[in-house]
This record gives sequence, structure tokens and C-alpha cells, in this order.
Amino acid sequence: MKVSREQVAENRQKILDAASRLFRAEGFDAVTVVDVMKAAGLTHGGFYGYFKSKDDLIAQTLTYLTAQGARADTDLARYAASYLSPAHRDDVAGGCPIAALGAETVRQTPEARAALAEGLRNRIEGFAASAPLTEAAIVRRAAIGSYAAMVGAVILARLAQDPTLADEVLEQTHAWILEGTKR
Amino acid sequence: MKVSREQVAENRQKILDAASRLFRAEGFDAVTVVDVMKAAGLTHGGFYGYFKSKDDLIAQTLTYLTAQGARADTDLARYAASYLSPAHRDDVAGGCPIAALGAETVRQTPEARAALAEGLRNRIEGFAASAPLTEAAIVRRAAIGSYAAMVGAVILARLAQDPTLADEVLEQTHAWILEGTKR
DNA sequence: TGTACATCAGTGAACGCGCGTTCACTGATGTAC
DNA sequence: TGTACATCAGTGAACGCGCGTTCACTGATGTAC
Repeated sequence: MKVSREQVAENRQKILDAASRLFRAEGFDAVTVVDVMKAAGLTHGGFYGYFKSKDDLIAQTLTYLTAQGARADTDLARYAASYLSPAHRDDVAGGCPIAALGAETVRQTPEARAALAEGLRNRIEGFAASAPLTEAAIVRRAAIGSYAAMVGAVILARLAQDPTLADEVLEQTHAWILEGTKR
Repeated sequence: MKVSREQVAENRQKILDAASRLFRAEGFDAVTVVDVMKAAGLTHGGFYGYFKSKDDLIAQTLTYLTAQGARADTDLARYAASYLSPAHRDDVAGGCPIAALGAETVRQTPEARAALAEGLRNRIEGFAASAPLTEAAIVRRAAIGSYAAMVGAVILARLAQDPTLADEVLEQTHAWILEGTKR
């Protein structure tokens, strides 16, 4: 049955929210259109009223996640502290989309890649812009180096099955970044 | 038809080599058993004479890749130079399995995870062991922080569609690591 | 404001397809004599 | 060393299943009068 215009907007939101969590938790291929619609409280047939295809959903979900991420803290030290926390490591479904999906997004459509790539660019520029006044080249180097270390560390910490090693990767990378940005 | 024992060993090698490249290039889900066997020059029916299942192939391929990786250079500076090269960034199929598959391996079987996790542990210990004589804690921090930055940088560089940004991520991370390990 | 009807969001059965896996068969290998 | 035969690696058709996608239908919405 037809639903109101507000309901349509709300349902679109619900589909994107469900897809955001499911894709990060299980990857693009393992999540089906049926899974996403069920998680959004709808049946699968209605999906194509909202999105052209599953690939379209992937691209729009990454755009949605990037837009959300653009509102994050741009202070590098504070960002690193929360990024390199055990809470973030353990929350794949709600965590950084680049750490969860960056590697496999390289094989998705150009639209999907473009969405995440914009998130990457925003993050680096945000860090560089909010840094204390130093030489621009040094600030940019710290922004890129630190961000690469954060993304890598979360991936490594999630991979390590030994909890001691997983914690150590986060802590040591955090300390390493703090030392590096004080140079 | 039956083939010789040497041929069997050679075919197993070919299957693992084909799987190693295909999985890194396209991900676990996108590569089919038919793809792997075709790339190895065989038909798909014979697959189950070599492996119990596709999951078994995934786990054994990661073990195979980790064993190969164990023979790599343990000098951090030399390793970083080649890891952070455009050649490595552009060679997903032949490159570091952790950068290509680390994030999605978290969702695979415990056997698959264990194989890559061992590669991670070996790498960190190799870097730490081959470092010049300094305080052990500092060496370990540099090993972990640098490795996290390398893995993250290659993933970010592959994601960035803008070639200038992709090159910059590699170069800046490389410089950042060199500065950090000279402390 | 109230009524009549066109619109269209959501439903669920159905589709074609490609996947992982199985299996009867083939014929070269390698062993027993 | 040569021969006879059991073994078994590889083949390709076939399977059941779940995927992305389509579509006829339903009934609440929202517009026209």
C-alpha cells in the first residue's frame, strides 16, 4: 500500500542506515538486498523504488557515510584517541568505513570509489587545517602519516586474534603518532 | 585421467598460485572455484581432490602467502621503501595480502584469520629483531607504528582516484616513517 | 469541508543465473607378478 | 624387463540453492471538484 511522503523519506533513511551497518560488518558481497530491506523493516520488492540497483545502494551508502564523517572532530590528537580505542576496534558495524571497507571499495564501481575517496581527502584536509600554526608541508605530512597509521592500526588490531597484540597495536600506534606530531 | 605424483604436486602449487593472485585482486567472494581452477589450467571438478571446500582453499592460500612473506626482508627502512612504492600500490594481485585482504579476512573462518594474524606477528617481530640496538620498547613501538602506517598508506593510496594524492600518501607516509625511526 | 478517484509505495511470488558441490565416468599411472 | 590390472587425478554434466531483479497486485494517500 502507498505510504505518506514523510514515511518515504524515513524509509529511505532506514534503508541507508541498515546498509551502512551491514556493509561495514559483513562486506558488500555478503550482504544481500533482502538482508538490508529486512533490517530496515521492509520487504525486498520495494527496494527498486529507492535504488536503481545494489551497486547504486553501495555508492549511495558510501556517500551517506562520508557525509556523516565530514561532521567529525578535526583535531588530530582527539580524533586519534577515539579512533585508536578498543571501542572503535570492536565496533566494525559503526566504525570508520575506510578501515572496514576501504580495501574492497577499490574493486567497486567508480561512483563507490569516488565517495570514499572524498572522505579520505576531507579527513586529511581537516586535520591539516586545524593543526597549530607550523610550516604547511610539515602539518600535511603529519596529517597523512598519522591517518595512514590509524587506518592501518585498526585493521591490524581487528585481524590479530590475540587480544594482547590487538591492544598493543592500538596503544603503540597511538603513542607513535603522538610522538610524531610533537616533532 | 590419472596424472603422475609430481604433476599432482605441481597442480596443487598452480591452484594456490592462481588463488593467491585472484583473491588479492578481486576479494574472496568475487573469485569462484571455477575461476581459480581455470586460471590453474584445470577444470572445476577436480578441485575437491585438493581442497575440502572453498573456505579450506581460502585458509590454505593465506597460509601459503604468509609462508612466502616470512622470507621477506626484515630491515624496516628497506621494507618500507619497497612497500610504499607506486609499484607495490599498483600491484594488488602480487602485493601484501594484509593490505589487500586484511579487512575482509576478519569475517572469514578462524583458520583463515589465524593464517594472516601469524603473518602480522612475524612481520612485527622481524622488524623489531633486526633493528639497531636500542631500548626494546622503543624498537617495538617503531616496528608497530611504522607497519600500521605502511598498511594504511597502501590502502589509502589505492583508494584515492587522484594520482597526485595517491603518490603523496605514499611519499609523505614514507618520509613520516623515516623521521619517526630516527628518533 | 466532504467525496470520488487517480496515484503510487509496498508486497510477495516468480524469473534467470551463477554459485559451491557432487558424481559417474575416463584413461594414464604405477604396482604386482 | 614386460605385461595385466587396480588405482585414482581429472573431466564435465548435473544438483540444489540463494542471489539480484521484475512484475501484477493491493490499498492508503493525496488531489480535483
